[in-house]
Amino acid sequence: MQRTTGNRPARSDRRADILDAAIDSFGTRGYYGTSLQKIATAVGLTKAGVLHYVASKEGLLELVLNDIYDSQTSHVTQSILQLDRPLISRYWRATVAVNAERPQLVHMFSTLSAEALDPHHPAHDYFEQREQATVSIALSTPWSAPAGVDCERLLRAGFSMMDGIQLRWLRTPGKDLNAMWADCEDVLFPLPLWDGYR
Amino acid sequence: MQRTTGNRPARSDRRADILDAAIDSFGTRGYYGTSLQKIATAVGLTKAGVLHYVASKEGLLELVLNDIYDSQTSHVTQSILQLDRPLISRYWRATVAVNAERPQLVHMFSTLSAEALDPHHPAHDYFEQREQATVSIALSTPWSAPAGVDCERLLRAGFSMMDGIQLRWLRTPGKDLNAMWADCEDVLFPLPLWDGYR
DNA sequence: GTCTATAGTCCGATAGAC
DNA sequence: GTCTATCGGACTATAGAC
Repeated sequence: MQRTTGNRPARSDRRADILDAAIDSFGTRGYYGTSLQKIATAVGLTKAGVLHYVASKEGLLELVLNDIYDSQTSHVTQSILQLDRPLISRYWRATVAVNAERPQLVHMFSTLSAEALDPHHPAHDYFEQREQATVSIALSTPWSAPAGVDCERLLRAGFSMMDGIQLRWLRTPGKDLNAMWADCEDVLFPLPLWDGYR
Repeated sequence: MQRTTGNRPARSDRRADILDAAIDSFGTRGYYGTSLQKIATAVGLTKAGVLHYVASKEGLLELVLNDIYDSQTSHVTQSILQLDRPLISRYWRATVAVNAERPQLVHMFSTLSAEALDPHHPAHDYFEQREQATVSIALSTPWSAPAGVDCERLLRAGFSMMDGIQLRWLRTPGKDLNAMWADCEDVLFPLPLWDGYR
């Protein structure tokens, strides 16, 4: 019911097409390497046509980042965090499982988060805040873990490992991210100690 | 003795200046976002002047990557690998210690390795081969480790973690990479088990 | 070894017709 | 909502003077 109103014939959703093309281009060429012309060509418009939807190149970037954050990141992980007995391993496994189904999105985030290390990058603040939010949520969760485990160290180490393993996954198209992460779990949660906690 | 021959007065080494400027620009803007014009301005030349040294933009990229690989990566790690009783933790600690002194280089490698996920990127093959070489060398080393440890899993997981921790280090200028890695070591080599092996 | 000049292409963005 | 046309500028690279 939220499709085009009135009696207009079914046609592609331009806005969604533009966002998809932008995700692709930001991932493969980065923000600076992306041109509105290429995106326009990809969706069958002219530059002016694209600018009608996104106002500017920075506007396109913000649109992509905000849309993604709102629709994807939150609700899957939140459901894990609110369990009676939240497990770090389950939390990460769920995150990885979601990412395994969205390689293009992971690709874009990997490329942009490296490019945005520079403080002048238009997405620099976004990635800084995102990292901070992710860590503070994880640190304030009452994890169920074996006695003596330093959860903060483990969380920071594990998030780092996830970034690296996703890069390797994207570099070798054939591999299964979930399987790669399963191997990582054996390192992060060694089994005599973590028996019953994963 | 390998400075400028003859009686020419001491002056800046143009080639080295160009490489330094290129490392900076490839790191902050990526390959596609880098222009020869900016590099030329940074070193006090014109575009044509820079092209005299590097032939082309791709030539500049190859120059930077090859120079780095030859001069930095090899000899520090090799000395560790050839010890009587090679320890994974010592190998990684040495690598991290070198990187901690070269943030701009780490920055460039982080940015380019994400950008080069795309098979069409001019550095794609370089990073693929580099990864393969690093892993195969590590896997063929007779590591000294506690019984029952799966070294291959540990190595792949640890290399991934190093990538991620270096990204976080670059994002927060104040932090000490060696200290951050020390925390990671506690996760990778948990202490009852790895006592005497790190 | 470094310059000027220029070719040829592409960029982001705007104005305005339909 | 999408177009054409256009602006001002940046880009890589080459040719040739000095």
